[in-house]
Amino acid sequence: MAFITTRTSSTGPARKSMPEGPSIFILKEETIFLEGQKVLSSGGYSKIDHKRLNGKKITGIKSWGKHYLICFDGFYLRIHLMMFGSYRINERKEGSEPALRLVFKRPELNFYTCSVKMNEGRPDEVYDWTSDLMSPEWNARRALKKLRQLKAGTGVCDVLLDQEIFSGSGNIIKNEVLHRIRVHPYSTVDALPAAKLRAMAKEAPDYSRDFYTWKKQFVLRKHWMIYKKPVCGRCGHPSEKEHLGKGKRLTFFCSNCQVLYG
DNA sequence: GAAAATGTTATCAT
DNA sequence: TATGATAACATTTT
Repeated sequence: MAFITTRTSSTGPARKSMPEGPSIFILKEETIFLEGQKVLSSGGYSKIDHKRLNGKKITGIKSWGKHYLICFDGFYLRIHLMMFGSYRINERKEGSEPALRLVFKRPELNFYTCSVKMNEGRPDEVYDWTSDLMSPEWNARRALKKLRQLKAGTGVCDVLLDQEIFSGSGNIIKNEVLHRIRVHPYSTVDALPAAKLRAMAKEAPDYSRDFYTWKKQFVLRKHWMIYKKPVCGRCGHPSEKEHLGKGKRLTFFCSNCQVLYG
């Protein structure tokens, strides 16, 4: 067990937490080496059938939006980090019981404060990979089609958090994409010109890619143009913030740069 | 130390 | 029935 270390979050290297799609994609990359490995033991407080995992070989490590998927023959685990979830690879978080601990011959994988579900079948039967912003199968045309099918009056804030359309987008991505395409968060989707819809379908995956790159370099927040910024990163105009949309999520915007439609 | 927050789902009220 | 408000879950940062 000498390879297992414990670290406090303050002294640890990267904070392995906080979940929007790109962060989950990074988690997938960090653990893809587990494919083909056998689970020696499974534990943690999550109420899944841990015994079922013993001796089972991982057939795939996947992600869809904010879902992290550990696949086995005939079933898979779906882990969602929610708002406060975190994970450690080859480490244990001090003073925390994991929701899930998978022990392998070499590494150990720990998940904390998250939702763990065991589902039957294969992810391919359930997930539409073309809506995953980080997937090579992402399909902007399909997103545009879904955007056009929304009922009138749907807000742009809600749409950019809709996991069926922009799987993996979270509040940061929402804020930054609206700022990039210069759309005011009060706008409704049906009122957007076609060019703005196309811009949304382009920038959502583009910003997600940037998020991914910057997050890996630990410079994500340095690049925020509007999210949590007192002034607009483009024009310097003082920014505003309001709790908007169905979830009343904090939304930052520049009323100078971002145009209201609808 | 209170408040807020990179999220979702269940339940109750209207 | 459908929509919406609210609760619930639990951790770290500001």
